[in-house]
Amino acid sequence: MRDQNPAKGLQRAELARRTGANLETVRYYEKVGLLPPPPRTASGYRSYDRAHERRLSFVLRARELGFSLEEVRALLRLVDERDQPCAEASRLAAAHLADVRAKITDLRRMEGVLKTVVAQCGDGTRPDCPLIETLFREAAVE
Amino acid sequence: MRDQNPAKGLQRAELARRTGANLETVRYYEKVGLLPPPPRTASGYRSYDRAHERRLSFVLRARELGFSLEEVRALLRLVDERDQPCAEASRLAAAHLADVRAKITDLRRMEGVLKTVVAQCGDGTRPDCPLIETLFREAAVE
DNA sequence: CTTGACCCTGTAGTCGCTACAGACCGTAGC
DNA sequence: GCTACGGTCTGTAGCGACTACAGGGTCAAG
Repeated sequence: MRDQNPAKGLQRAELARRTGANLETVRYYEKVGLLPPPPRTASGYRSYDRAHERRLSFVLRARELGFSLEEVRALLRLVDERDQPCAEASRLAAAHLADVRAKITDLRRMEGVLKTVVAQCGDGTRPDCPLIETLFREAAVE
Repeated sequence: MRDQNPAKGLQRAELARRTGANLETVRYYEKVGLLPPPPRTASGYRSYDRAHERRLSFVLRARELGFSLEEVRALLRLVDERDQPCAEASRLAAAHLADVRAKITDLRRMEGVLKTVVAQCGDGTRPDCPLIETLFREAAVE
């Protein structure tokens, strides 16, 4: 290991490992402005600190909750500006919750149809395949 | 209307309208080989028939069930080759059903967390925002 | 002083579309 | 015939959120 004196100067790979992010993802987040560009060593290597790690973890957790990068950006602005973030944050979360629920509804519809056709297909020895017939015959959906 | 003699020579826009597809999507499907290139008029305009319409509807319905274009391609091969498609089709559908269920599981996890934080945020007058604290403090997920 | 592991940058690819730009065609009105 | 307006044609670039190189620089150990 190169330089891992405590509390200063994480390299990108170390930051990625500690946060569970992919190396390239960290680079990407920096490129699109979600992470501030860290200071560099004399030879140009990035040197991250705890604040970067905290911020990256924030982004990753927001992503795990399905927030888009645009939404994450908005959340980070709320964090940085530190006014009364809760009302706006709550609004964002509620809107996103509605998105998530809409997606669940969509997927459940798909699940229902698929479950039915898989059951109808059985062991697959039928000459007329229920899946294929379904796709040809009717609107698969209402 | 240009030429809409019955059962022959749909133009692309008509095909799109009849199937509910977006015009550009039809073009895209042709480009990536999901739809066969139709015959052309003397001046180079596409002329679709009922078989194209049927095939496009098949693709669109499969997409509504969440199949990827690769999967749709595989389904179309089964249709075209007409051996014993049901076993393989059923396998594809079952695999896709598992994908769909995995996505539902993921989304439900997100929904649960979001529901909780939105409830905690209440009317948004709290000084410490539960959403932001959640994203900073703990792994938002198990 | 070489080897090998890491870091740097930039670019291209993924999926499933969507949206142009710029050229052609075809019909209706005058 | 002439023009205007819509439709069609092609190719290319953009989206979101990464992911995967290529081709170079740097650093420490042997």
